[in-house]
Amino acid sequence: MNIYDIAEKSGVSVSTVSRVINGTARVREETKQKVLSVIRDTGFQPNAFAQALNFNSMGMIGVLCTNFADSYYSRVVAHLEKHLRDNNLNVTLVCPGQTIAEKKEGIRALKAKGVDAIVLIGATFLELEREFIADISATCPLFTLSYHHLDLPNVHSVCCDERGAVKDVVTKLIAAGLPRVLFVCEHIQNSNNTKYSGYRDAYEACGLPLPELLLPTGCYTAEAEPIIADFLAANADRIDAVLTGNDELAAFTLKAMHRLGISRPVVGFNNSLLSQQVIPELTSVDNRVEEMCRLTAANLVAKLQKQEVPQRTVISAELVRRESF
Amino acid sequence: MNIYDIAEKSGVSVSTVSRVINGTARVREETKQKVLSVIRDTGFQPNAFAQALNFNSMGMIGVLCTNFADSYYSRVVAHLEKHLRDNNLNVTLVCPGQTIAEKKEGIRALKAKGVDAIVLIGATFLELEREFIADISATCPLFTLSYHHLDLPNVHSVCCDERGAVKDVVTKLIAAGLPRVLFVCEHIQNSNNTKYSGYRDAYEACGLPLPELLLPTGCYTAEAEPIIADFLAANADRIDAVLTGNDELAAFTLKAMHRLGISRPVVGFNNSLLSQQVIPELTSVDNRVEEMCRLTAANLVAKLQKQEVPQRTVISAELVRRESF
DNA sequence: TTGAAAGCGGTACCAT
DNA sequence: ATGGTACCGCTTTCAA
Repeated sequence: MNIYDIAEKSGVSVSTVSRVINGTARVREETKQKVLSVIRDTGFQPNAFAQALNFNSMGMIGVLCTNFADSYYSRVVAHLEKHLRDNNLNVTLVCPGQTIAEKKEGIRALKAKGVDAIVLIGATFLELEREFIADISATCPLFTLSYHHLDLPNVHSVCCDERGAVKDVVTKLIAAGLPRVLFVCEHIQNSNNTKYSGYRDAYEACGLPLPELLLPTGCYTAEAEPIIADFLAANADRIDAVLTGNDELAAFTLKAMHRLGISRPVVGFNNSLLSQQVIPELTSVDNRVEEMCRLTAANLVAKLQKQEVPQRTVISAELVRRESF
Repeated sequence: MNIYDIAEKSGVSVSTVSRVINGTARVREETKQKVLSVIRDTGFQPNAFAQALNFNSMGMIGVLCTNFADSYYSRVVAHLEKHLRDNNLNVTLVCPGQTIAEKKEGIRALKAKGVDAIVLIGATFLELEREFIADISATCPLFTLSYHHLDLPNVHSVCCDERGAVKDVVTKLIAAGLPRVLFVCEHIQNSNNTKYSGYRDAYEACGLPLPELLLPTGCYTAEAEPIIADFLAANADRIDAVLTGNDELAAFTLKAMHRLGISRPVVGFNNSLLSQQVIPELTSVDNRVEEMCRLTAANLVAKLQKQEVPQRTVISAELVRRESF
């Protein structure tokens, strides 16, 4: 069943059928109704590939998400998908491995599929060569959604000011008489590096020396618990409070403290559902995922419509206070 | 830049270029190398839409996932995407709302985009009219990944025997001297209905009357905590143990019990990361997501290669014991 | 308002 | 082994 069949059954030419389908030109009402009724009767749907070949677009957006198992990122994808679909855009999801080669391969694959734009979730792009990104963005607009900006033509970023947020919360901890804050993260890279900068900012702003309280677990979050427990056991007496790079690490921290019979204020990151599922409920930094997704989608849609789009959009994070601090 | 440009630069015809690209026929080595070098130099990539129009395929699989916030489902998507990509298939993800209309719209949209097959994650399909499913599957193979089977041509299911798993675990609880098991779920529908059947099976097999201990919270998991807490407060003295439809509900149950100063064995469902993040660690029924995804992808790939594929594939669940029981 | 026909960028059959 | 060309299904320009 193709447009020729419809044309024949309707007693008109394919041009007219195409016009009816796309509403690209005036068609006599009577003719139009006839064609529409044939389309309804036959259940005809235009071939998406032929349309794509003509329009040079499938209305498909590539989304790259390296860490999908992490509920934080799946939330991002879910919100993004919703906002894009509201604009008639579909999402092709690629979750490559963590290596640079895999990520590059994933981005190339997306481009090869002819996506209209690519969204990079998280700070993936920071590890890729500038040249590679520039090469991709030369022909395919790139949108990043993270805490960091990349200054290249045709790449647009929505950032959450995590550095500022960490500075604020650490300052609050210090002001609350808890000057020795332990920062727990997986690796001191990317996002965590930025958070740690905010941590240092706070001590500098308060005129205090930086405490030597940094714990990069060096492993996946899921495996971090014993490492955190050991560290806390050995250093409990010189830790006033704990800040973690994500809520999962904060949950493990709470658990480890519970086992050790100690108690310290803990602040997590991402304000995920988990923060309400643990005891005590977790105070957490909310980087406002939904708002970032909304802005990214809006930028993307505007870009596809050839509008001017800011290269950089920054929003601030928000501390959600619960029981743990 | 298209195949004609490459042909011209290489001094051959487009047919030859196409042969080199697709390896569909013998080409003299020398010619081949010349063409390949031109392709490399120019960075040429065949137009995905034109290829799709010819092959009537983009190598795209539609994945429908209604409940994404739930980390259980995002795990499914992640595993599925990996296994499909390993077979050169990409994933178009649609996360529609929970209403039937939205789900149908999502499935239609996927089909309209020309996906090679559609995977329905969860029991979504049970609410849709058989006729609708049959209409879709008439021209697009459907794969379901859940606890339930659907007997229609061109639809294939991978199921985890959750009913049997629940029967087993409830039987174990009864045998452990805990005959009054409360079952907590969102609604007594779909998956939960099946689980509850397993629950009844257990009592029947043990020759015990069914206790009136069913708590459908009637709300989203995230909002369930107070409801669980109230129920436990009012009924603690007639509850020996708790079984929940997912780990999140189990976490809230543990939390509520902690607040109430009571303690009962609790068994969750899905064996998610959360089960290791709470205190006490959660005993949970593992429905072996990764295995289900592997099987689904394998079936799907076989189907696209026109091989015979079983309509129904069943695997058993596994109880992962931790501290909570 | 409508139709004919030339693309869009490939693939593959049929010659040579 | 290679080239010419019809064709995939649709859109759009040009003419009528």
